Amino acid sequence: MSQTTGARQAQKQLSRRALMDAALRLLEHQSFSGLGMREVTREAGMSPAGFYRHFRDLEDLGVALVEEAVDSLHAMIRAAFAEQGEPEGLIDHAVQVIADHVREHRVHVRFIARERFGGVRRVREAIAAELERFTAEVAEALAAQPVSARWSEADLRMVAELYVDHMVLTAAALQEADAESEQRITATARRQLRLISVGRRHWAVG
Amino acid sequence: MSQTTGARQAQKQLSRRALMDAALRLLEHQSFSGLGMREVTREAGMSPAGFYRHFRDLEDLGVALVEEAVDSLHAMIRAAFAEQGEPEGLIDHAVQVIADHVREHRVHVRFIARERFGGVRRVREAIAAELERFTAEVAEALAAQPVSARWSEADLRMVAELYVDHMVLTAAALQEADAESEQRITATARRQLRLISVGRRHWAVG
DNA sequence: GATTTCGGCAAACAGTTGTTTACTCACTGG
DNA sequence: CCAGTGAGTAAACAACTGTTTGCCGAAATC
Repeated sequence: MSQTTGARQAQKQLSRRALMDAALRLLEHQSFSGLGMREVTREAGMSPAGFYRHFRDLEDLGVALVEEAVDSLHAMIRAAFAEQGEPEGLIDHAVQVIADHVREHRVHVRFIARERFGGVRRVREAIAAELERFTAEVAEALAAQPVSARWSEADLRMVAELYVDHMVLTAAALQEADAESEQRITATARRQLRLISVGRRHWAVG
Repeated sequence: MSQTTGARQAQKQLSRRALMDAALRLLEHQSFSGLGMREVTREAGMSPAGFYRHFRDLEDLGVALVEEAVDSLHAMIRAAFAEQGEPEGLIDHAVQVIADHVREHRVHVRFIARERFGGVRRVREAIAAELERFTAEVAEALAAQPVSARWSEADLRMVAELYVDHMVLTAAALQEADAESEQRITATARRQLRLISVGRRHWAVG
């Protein structure tokens, strides 16, 4: 870390946070490609020129948001896989972890869901790259499970992609749902995961 | 249809098309919430004020685009389910239909993928409503298949949602892929559908 | 304690935004 | 053939956009 000294750097990063939080707040009601940088600085209580002390562009800020959002996602997936046990319990646990995560990081989840196929190239590619790392991690975890002991690498990846897509989609659905829809969504997600699980058990490996 | 007379109405709808096409062209590189209406009229070669002869606001145009895009999707799914035969062939056929559809309606597919979780409420809700109709249609088609003869309504819907989500996601991936990635994506999609198919065959109904 | 560094601000810049106004003028219905 | 309808226009509007400039003052360095 290239810290010059304490108080200066600390205040700077506080302002940086203020900008990112302001952007996240604004992104609840619009997409990233519709965001203005005067809008962001205004929301953050900062003058327009101040923005350039922290980011070259708005896109720069977007990429920073992606990294932050996916960091918390990574922490989540590790938690979901940590708890080992019978497969059935693992599914319930994973869905619960997702629901908790969405409740705690709603704005981040919304951002990822919204911009995954959004209109800003650099942001979209940043998300794709992070989800790729993510998928690789899941594939590795799957390889360790007895169910998929003798599976080919390609098939492991295929299932990993299915899981990651399903997780992101479930998170996206939860993020814009009220309390009562949440029940319905998680219940469906559990059954879908169970269906996939059944498919895995009877997959003709080779 | 409330046609007053020929040439007048015909020219009007031509201009309307020009506006919608201009919007679709612009939406390749940005999201809907970042679209400007002067931008659209400029691209369409029309004066800004002329826009109001066709739409109350940009959101109106967005909803019109959703309906148009989903209409072509509906035609596609019917084609995919029309060809009956052994299940394996049905999967290959369905994926092929999707790939063809994306190649022919790239801009529409991009629009739906991008705005499904996008920043404009009315558009997002319009897409959700159409995909809901869509899911219901798939659930009905599934009920007719021997594999899911004695399944509950809830389980049929659960699988239908899985299929629709998977289809939209596959289409979204194809839409931004080059020719060589297309092979990889369709191959993965086929295997994933096959896995789900295996799951359905061994599902403990009840 | 003097000097440099640098985060943040106010002001100004040329362009752009959505919307309204009054206007043309080809097509329409009688 | 003639009055009326209505799609499209040009011009003007205040408000807003991203970016640059010079400056201030507090923190950091010596």
